[in-house]
Amino acid sequence: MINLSNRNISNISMAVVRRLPKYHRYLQELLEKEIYRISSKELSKLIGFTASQIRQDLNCFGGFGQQGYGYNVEELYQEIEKILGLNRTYKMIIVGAGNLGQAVANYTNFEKSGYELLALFDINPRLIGMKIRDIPFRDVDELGEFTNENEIDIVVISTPREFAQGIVDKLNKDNVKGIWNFAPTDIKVPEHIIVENVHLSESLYTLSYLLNEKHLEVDK
Amino acid sequence: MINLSNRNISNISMAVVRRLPKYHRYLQELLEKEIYRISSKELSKLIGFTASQIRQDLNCFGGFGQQGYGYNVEELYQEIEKILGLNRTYKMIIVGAGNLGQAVANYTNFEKSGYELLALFDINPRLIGMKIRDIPFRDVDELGEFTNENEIDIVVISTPREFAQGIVDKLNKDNVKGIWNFAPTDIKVPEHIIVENVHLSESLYTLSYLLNEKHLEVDK
DNA sequence: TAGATTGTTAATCGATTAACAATC
DNA sequence: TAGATTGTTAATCGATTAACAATC
Repeated sequence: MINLSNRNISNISMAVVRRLPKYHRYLQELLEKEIYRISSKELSKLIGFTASQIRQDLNCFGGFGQQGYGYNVEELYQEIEKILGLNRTYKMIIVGAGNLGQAVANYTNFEKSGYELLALFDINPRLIGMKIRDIPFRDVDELGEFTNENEIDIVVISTPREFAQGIVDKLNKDNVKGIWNFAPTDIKVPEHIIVENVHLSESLYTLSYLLNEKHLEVDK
Repeated sequence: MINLSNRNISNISMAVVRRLPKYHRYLQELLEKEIYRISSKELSKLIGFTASQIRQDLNCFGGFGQQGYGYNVEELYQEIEKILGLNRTYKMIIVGAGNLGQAVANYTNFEKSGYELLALFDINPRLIGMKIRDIPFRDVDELGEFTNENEIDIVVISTPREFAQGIVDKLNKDNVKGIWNFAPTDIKVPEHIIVENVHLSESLYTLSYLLNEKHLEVDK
């Protein structure tokens, strides 16, 4: 099975793409501090990538800097917004309205950034009919119908592992562009759907590995 | 600033380390299906890495296979458990008991895997004194004292961005081994503390990039 | 034994870093 | 102009893949 979250249609490597949000964040912080000009060398000190890498990364998308001057923070920030696609809105639904699903629903920064939550789906009958900030909880049985009638940019899957593939199978695939998968499993989707995984347990296990690394060394 | 989550004391590359949890998960699934033997070629078809890569990865830690036979699933699973450090327990606290903190607290699989949650800390006075599954909510002001008196393997930071560094600064650094950071910011820690970041917004922005990639291509 | 599959070395591929001419 | 810093090419480094001898 291909890891779809690492599929990349253009010639930009995923290594570069995954650094873009970090540029975005640091540039935003610079703007908040009213710093309007920065060189790759200064940015390097802040962000921890080499100056050379920063210039290489940015030049994948265009020559945003100026020799002898550096980069205009505001301009570069706007460019990266465009590259990341943060200058548009995304219609989103959340399937699985437990703590994790609700955490995503309540993360208001996402809403501010243009991610419009249309509905939360769950199997729990006590939730169905209720609302979070005017967003209705719906029965997961309505998921097929809902995706027949609405184009969805991002389906968040925050159900337990064993339901994840079943949820995918219920979706009208023609009306779904991407899946943000929090279930600790790999899901199978048609080629045109983009999957981005957040595997929390993999992250925790990696941390555990690193906590024991010294010890592993001694054992050798 | 150095990205500490990619620091690696031994000679094993982080690329390999981050694949280990996936091996762990697929081997667990094989055991559940009562499959007790597998070749790198078969595993490759399941997991999506090349057979060559699988053999290379595993050989970083030892020769767990047998020529002409393949790998004993149970044995390999146990080895990877040991390598990841999942054969011990970890004392954990959660700082920031919003939806995300509670999602981590309620993810019972972590408890089953040996992650012992000692307490949740928050500033919300309505929470303090309450309990989740016998685990007390405490006032974040007690965090310094608590880490003076208890050795903590993993501090989960699930506060809003602006509080994250302040939380780190309150910790007794000698008694904390690692930080699992969900706050959308990079934190500064002493060298001996391992940080693993889960930056949800970076993941969402990467997904957004990929959703627009075709369009970016057309624009060129 | 013959077939299968590992462990491991060598080759390739891709990503990062270094260097420097171009130019503001 | 002189100094600074980019954009970009070339060199290096590291990770992945291929190949195959070893061996179960």
